[in-house]
Amino acid sequence: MGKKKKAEFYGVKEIARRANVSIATVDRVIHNRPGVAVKTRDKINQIIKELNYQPNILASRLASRRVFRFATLIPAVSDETDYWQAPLAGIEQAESEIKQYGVTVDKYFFDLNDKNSFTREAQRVLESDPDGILVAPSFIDESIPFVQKCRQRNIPYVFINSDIPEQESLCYIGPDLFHSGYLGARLTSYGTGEGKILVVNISKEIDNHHHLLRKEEGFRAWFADHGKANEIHKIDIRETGYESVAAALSRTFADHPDIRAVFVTNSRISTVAAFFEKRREGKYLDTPNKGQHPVILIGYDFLEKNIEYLEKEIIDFLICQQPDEQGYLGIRNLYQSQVLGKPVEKVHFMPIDIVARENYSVYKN
Amino acid sequence: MGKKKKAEFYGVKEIARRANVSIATVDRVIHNRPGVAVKTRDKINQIIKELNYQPNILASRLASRRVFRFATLIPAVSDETDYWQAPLAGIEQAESEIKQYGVTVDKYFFDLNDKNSFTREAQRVLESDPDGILVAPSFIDESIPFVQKCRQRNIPYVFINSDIPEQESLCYIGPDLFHSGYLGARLTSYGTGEGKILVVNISKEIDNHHHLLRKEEGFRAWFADHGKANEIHKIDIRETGYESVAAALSRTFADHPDIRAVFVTNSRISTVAAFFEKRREGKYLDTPNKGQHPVILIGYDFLEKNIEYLEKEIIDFLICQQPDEQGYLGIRNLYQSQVLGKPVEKVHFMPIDIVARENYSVYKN
DNA sequence: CCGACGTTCGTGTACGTACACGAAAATAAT
DNA sequence: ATTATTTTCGTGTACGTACACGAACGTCGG
Repeated sequence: MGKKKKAEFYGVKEIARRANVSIATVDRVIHNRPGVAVKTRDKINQIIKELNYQPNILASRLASRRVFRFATLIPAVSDETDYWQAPLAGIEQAESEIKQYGVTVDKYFFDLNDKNSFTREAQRVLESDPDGILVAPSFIDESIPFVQKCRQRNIPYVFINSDIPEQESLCYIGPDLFHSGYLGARLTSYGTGEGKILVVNISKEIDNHHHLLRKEEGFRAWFADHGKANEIHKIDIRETGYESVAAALSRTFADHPDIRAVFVTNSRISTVAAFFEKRREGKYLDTPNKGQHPVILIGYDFLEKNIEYLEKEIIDFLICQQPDEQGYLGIRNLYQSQVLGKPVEKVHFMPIDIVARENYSVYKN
Repeated sequence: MGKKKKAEFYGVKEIARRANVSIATVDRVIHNRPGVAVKTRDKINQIIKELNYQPNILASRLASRRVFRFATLIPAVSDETDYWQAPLAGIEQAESEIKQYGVTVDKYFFDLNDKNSFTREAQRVLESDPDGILVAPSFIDESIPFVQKCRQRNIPYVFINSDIPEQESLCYIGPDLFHSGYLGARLTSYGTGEGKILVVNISKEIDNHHHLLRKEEGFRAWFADHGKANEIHKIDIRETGYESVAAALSRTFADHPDIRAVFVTNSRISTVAAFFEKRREGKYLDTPNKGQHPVILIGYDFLEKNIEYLEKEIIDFLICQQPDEQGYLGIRNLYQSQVLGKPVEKVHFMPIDIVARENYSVYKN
């Protein structure tokens, strides 16, 4: 096969030749700049279409001195919010990949326990006048005025992790909470059969409680859709410390010793797991079903603390939605859209992964 | 924050200035080309290190007329081997991303039912003298002489899907078969409890039977590791048509009507599912446990045929290892290594995903 | 001492696109 | 008709790197 298969690429030069104009004119057409007669413009556009012209990004980015600056506004990582480590890693991964194409990413962080910090940092983001923003709109009320200002200034923004549908972002990248709860229910039912089930919401006042509720909805919907009549109890714990969680669980199990599975609607499952670990060791003697068949424990997020209990066979499954990929895709989409001028998907739901102790080691978070 | 944060990048020009030489000399040093005095070379290398010089890939690829040609050698897609559609899609995805950087990918296919076709196509690949090869070494005996020739000619190659560890490839990207079987066992046990289990291998003579065995090993290992004494039966079906599969299953269920779960070691699970569907509709009246509690069905691969049965609630779980990502990463790694000159991971095991009817719609294959 | 040859290095052009600048043509104003 | 103004377009240079070509210098044999 001596086929050279010389993949012929046509550039502005060829377009200019065919249109009997200079490459500068072609360039003007390509970039929608003024100063070209309508007739000429049409002719050139025609030729561009005919040749299926694909600009050489290498040359384009090289010649353009323009530097794109993106900004990210996400929760700071803390003990309470390990979760955000992953999106940050994804953002940094994307940054390292496109840095060489003249893109910088400035990162701003807010405190999930402090709405004011969001507003403050959002202000700083605006002042830096970036070419695009990646934001986790955890505080809806505070996010709306922020993105309105962005729209005024024509700064595109993408949402990750939480969506605010009416706020026409460039795109949304995040989990499908309802279906993740739905899947959680399936896993729970699959292992429990007819047994009693406990749903646990652990969140502070300030937390995005809506997230948890949406998962719970999905969870309950599954049982309804499948005509299962499992007894589903639920407790809301508004104090995230171990003691308070243990106390609540202890009380609940005293009332319902026959609970067979626990579904925790967020990553705080490790606290619940700690309770069960102690229990396994003989603590909480007042909880009657100590020593019985172990309780199935299912929750959320690939965090070190959670993996630990996965290994110890206390947590059974973790549901994850690739938080790092969320950050990665967010930046990539900004790049796609702003630098390359290509369209992006409006809504991108992340896959809903099931992590067990048998596969967590190859899970790419 | 008026910080301009002007990320200062130094280029060959600056290096040349500092070394009191021309950029051509710097270029020679960077590319390890001869014709530079040792003293000059050392000096320039020193400066390169000091400045932490990062070549501008845009300019580099633009200026270099060099075109990289990669070749892929994977099984052709057929009804029997839908699986390979996904890696091919991944390859094409990667190709479209790096095409603009002067990389072409020529695809060669062999017939999984014909070892000779592998040898023939491998020969064609060699004749095309590519700059790198992505190969699925399905036929080990035929692959070894092939990659030996590659090494002779200094053509790097990466393995996907199957590894041949001693053949020092650039890297391996593929599934961890053992652990996928291990996970399958967990899922099976989780839903079955103590029940009887059936392992089904469906493969033609020529198939890579080793793959299936490895999964089965993992499957059995899990039960051993966890001290479970489930009765595990096994059937080998060497004729892949529906009739033959149905006959074998029918016979097995006649002997063991109390089998509670079936684990199929590859994507032919749809054939097994078809059997259960018919059975549900009242066929195979000779199989005693018709109408009883449905049998749990777990197998492999995100194929349309399989998804269909997932939806119909006949298949319970599919284990997938992102075959498209395997193709994608394979090409990306060739690019990383050959074009960018960056090192790549030697072994990359794909995540082991669990696909159920509750999450398949957001699964990215 | 001269030419042949090897070593070491610099000059110059090219890659495909972006854009500043100014020229030419068309139109309007005088 | 002439000048002023606007519209339309071309020329030329730059981006950072790759590489062909040849210049300058030294070495060596005769």
